[in-house]
Amino acid sequence: MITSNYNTLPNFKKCNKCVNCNVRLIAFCGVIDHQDINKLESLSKDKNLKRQEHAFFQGDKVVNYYNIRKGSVKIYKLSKDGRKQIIGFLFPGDFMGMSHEESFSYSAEAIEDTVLCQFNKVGLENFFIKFPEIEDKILNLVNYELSLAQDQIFLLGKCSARERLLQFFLNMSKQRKKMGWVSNPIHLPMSRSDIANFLGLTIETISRSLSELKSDNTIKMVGTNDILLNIHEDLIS
Amino acid sequence: MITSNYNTLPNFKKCNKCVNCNVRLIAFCGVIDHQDINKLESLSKDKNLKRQEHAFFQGDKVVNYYNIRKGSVKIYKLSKDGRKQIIGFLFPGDFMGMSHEESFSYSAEAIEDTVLCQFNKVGLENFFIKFPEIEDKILNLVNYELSLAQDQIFLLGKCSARERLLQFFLNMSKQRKKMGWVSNPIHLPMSRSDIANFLGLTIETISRSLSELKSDNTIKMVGTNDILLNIHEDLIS
DNA sequence: CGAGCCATTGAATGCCATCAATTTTAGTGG
DNA sequence: CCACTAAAATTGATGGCATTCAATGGCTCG
Repeated sequence: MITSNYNTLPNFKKCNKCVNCNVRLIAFCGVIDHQDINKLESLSKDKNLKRQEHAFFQGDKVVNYYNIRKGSVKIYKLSKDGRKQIIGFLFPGDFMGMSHEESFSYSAEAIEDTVLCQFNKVGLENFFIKFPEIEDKILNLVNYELSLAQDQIFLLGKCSARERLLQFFLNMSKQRKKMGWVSNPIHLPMSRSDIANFLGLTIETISRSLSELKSDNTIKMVGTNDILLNIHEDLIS
Repeated sequence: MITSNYNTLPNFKKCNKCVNCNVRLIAFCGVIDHQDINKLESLSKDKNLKRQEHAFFQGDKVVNYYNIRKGSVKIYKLSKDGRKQIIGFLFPGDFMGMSHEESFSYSAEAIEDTVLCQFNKVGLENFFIKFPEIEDKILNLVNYELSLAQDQIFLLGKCSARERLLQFFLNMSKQRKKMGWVSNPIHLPMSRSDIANFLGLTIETISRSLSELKSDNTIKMVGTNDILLNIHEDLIS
């Protein structure tokens, strides 16, 4: 198999990994231009996660920040009595690991094989002094995460099962478009169980709502995890 | 009535308003020390809101940021079909008005008489250059808001009506303690209707859950809006 | 004191959860 | 490539919690 993927080249890391990184277009590191990106790159370390492996756990002390370069991650909270709630899915370009306090208030688990850029927290924060535009960008990204969380609050507080599922598909489509991927049809990297948990429903209800959306032709399925949205483009974007 | 409240003194604004501000202890402006605070103060303008008046509306262009100095604000989202969801309550010391895009994704309405410090967005952002610690603090505050939103997602996704209400009281108590106020009993500045909406429930369910909490002595009520929590201190803080 | 609003309580309905059974998919080894 | 197995998804039947609809009670303010 012939590949130009830098992951297969052991010494590529010293050879402008970031310069050729397509995720940089949307990630925080995109605010650094080509002549300075190598300085940031020297702070970064690759971290590979297989499916179900964690980047960190709720309660861990925050020592690193992460950029997702490839794959998908779910973040979730556990209560003392063992209840679990997925509070978000993260994709390439997303920044992960900030907290308002010393330790994480949620866990981060890969839902498929995933590659992260790992930055030492203090190291990156010291970098803010020379390149304040990084902090500006991260502030903007955190505000975006907040906005997504607020949308989710609306969804959980005011939407029916069917609406939640459809909105979830529309959000996924929007996310794909943001990454420059095909936004319809979309591939879902997460299980029914994860979707159900995220939407505050059960897998049975997801299955039923899915059948409903299929039967009235709102969506069409190819395989188990690929969904074609039969909806006006304005709603998709 | 004799009062030393600076709001009653017309020329106090030019006389170290911020220096004596008790909210500063928890607000972003607390990172600026006494000899520099007057520079920030010159950027600030008071804005008074009566109950039900708005600081801004969903869709408005973002031109100002706000610090809440006194009172309480609810922030809420409206969907196209008219459904409303309160996504948070804000209190003295809270920073308000940032957005990841040009315009607001939610509205902000005073639920009691409220005083805001209004900062021009661009003016304050230019201030970041001289005082980067302000941006650090604001980033921390936004991360805190995100964390609260994630807690709310858990609450809406996994908690029963009774649990939601009790958790709401505990959160209010925690908020009071953060402000240095009495954390038990607590006074609720918002209506049953607002509580119900925020918790993804109806007023009838709030009323029923409230009666339940009263009858098993988990809480005790003084008047309609003051609540005494009969719960171990560890859970309150 | 009466009007109007808000909160409370009761009864019936409905949506989603739960429990259970079946079907489909995915992963493994022959 | 197919058979086999385990896991995941779907479908059906039933039940429970919160909603909805309706009526009463209580507080505030003119």
